[in-house]
Amino acid sequence: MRIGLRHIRYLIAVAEELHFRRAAERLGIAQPALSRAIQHLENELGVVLFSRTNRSVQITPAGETFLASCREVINSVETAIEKTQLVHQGKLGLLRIGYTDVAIAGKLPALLKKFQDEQPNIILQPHHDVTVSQLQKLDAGALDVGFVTGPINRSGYEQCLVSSERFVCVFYESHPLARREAVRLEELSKEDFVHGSSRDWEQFYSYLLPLCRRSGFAPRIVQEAFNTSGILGLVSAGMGVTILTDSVRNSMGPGLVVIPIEDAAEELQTVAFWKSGSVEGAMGVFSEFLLRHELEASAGPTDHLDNND
Amino acid sequence: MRIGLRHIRYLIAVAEELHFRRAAERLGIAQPALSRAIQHLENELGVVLFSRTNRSVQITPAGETFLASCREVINSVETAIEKTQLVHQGKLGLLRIGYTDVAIAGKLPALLKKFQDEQPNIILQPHHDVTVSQLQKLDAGALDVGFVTGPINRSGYEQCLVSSERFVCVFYESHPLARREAVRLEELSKEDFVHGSSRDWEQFYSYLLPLCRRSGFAPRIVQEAFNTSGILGLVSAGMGVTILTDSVRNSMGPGLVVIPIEDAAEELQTVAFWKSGSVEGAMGVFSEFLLRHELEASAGPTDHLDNND
DNA sequence: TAAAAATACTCCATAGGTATTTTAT
DNA sequence: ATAAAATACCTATGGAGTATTTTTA
Repeated sequence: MRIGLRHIRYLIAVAEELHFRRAAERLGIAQPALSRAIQHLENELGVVLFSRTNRSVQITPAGETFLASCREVINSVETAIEKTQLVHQGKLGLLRIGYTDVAIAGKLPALLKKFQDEQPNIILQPHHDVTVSQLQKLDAGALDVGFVTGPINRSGYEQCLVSSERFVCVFYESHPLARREAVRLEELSKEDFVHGSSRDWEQFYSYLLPLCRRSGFAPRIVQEAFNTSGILGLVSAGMGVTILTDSVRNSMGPGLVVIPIEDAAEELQTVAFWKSGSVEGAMGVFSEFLLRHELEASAGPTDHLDNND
Repeated sequence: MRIGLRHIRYLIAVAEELHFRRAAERLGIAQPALSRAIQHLENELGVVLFSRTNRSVQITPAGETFLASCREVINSVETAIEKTQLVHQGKLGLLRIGYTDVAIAGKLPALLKKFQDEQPNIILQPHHDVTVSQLQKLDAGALDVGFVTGPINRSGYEQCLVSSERFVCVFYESHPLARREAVRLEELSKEDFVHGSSRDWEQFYSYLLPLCRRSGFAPRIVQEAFNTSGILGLVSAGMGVTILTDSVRNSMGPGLVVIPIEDAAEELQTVAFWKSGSVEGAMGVFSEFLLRHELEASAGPTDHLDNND
């Protein structure tokens, strides 16, 4: 026979009552059962925990030592259970969140802040990463959810629309088209283009290039950069123009002009993307939150989330 | 059904093996028993701890949380058992030790140091106190052992001789008898005496006064002090003489002279005194130590313990 | 004598074993 | 087809109950 939590609970009761009958009552068992349990515990330990005559029960120094530890153990077990249940309910935990340049420039920060306010005990751990790499990490279980350029066509996953933004053209100030109200795609066919690096921006261009092709040209790429701010830097230096999405207005530097594109009705969507079947835990709570805040139609405005606070 | 240490041990095994059959093997039980135990645990918690298909077992975040706590719990229980056993064996613990002025002036410090060296994990807590008060505290369980003036005649207790010292007379330097090799008791019959306060020194005088009475006088007390250094102070101030024991030589101040008493063969004994039946715990180890170092005959020399270090 | 713990015995709940089924790769 | 977990069913250990004895204040 081995020591169990039962013994520990019984010991605490006897130590607190110093009276086997009363302690047994408190525990909801009969006195002989308690006497035997304590005897078993003492045999197992090889230690006398109580010095008992028929008139009085006293705890020994060894019993006192054990008692103190027993209280700690019972406490640990109880808090362990509570913590575990909170994690299960998704009120406590960690979310590893991937995001792209486009996503973070849009409404994602406000969305995460809102969620953090609702669930202060969930730690949000953001990881800047491009779409394809995020998808790999989701597969590997290294990420809980990705905010990626979508929609993605892949089974075993769920997604929901977070934002949908029009494509816009970014010029340097002295560019001939920089004063226009709007441009059409075909007007850009002879321009020099600054692009994101082909490996990392694969997903973005898989949505953009078909539009250009439809207007009869493929962008002539003269420079590549790794991220949005790099692209904008090269544009402001007059190396060329670029096409990004509307939320680029939030990261504008000096010497840059954003002009809408008349004939590009298609929008670039950012979706939240996560393994299906996560109804429990932090990801369950987060997915429920995401679906609750899913962008209404595909033609919603590109400004920030409605803040009620 | 309630959660027990069994569940916790099983959970750790499964979490470490991530394989029910292997975990069951390690635990020395059959696989179905383990499967059911984990299911019971999950039902009891209301939490899924492992996501298992027939080909793979994975721990959930909630399971991970519980696992960490479970490891702590098992650790606490194990160290609790070890500590408790050490206390039981008397290798760890606390000893509340009473001592008198006479005891501490003699060989008690060396004795305690020797014991402390043997048992570094026992905390020695010394309490300066007079004999009668120590006896009360021993009764009340507020003290584990007393070093008192004895022997004591009381049932339910054990005692062992720690030191036996001759009575000596202490004079101030200018006293007529201060140059003598030795004195006889009757020579002191007309002297002024400085005594310890009657309440606190009760035990001491119960051994000394019969000697004086035998020599045909009762000391004429002119001053009382609370402790040895107080008595010596008054003697050195010329207020009177006093009778103490040989170890007073260790606490002599200037202007004082110690002269042996020829005709007082009886010695004052200091005994260790403790409740009988303490074979376990720190007091068991200490009583064994005390008996091992018990003063040989009643006429042993009054100098310090033989130090082998 | 009374009050409390220990002992004797009986019973049953449940932990655990064996055989089998289900399921996913 | 195979390997692994789950299920079904049975067994037996040991935890708990009732009645009784022992002990000491």
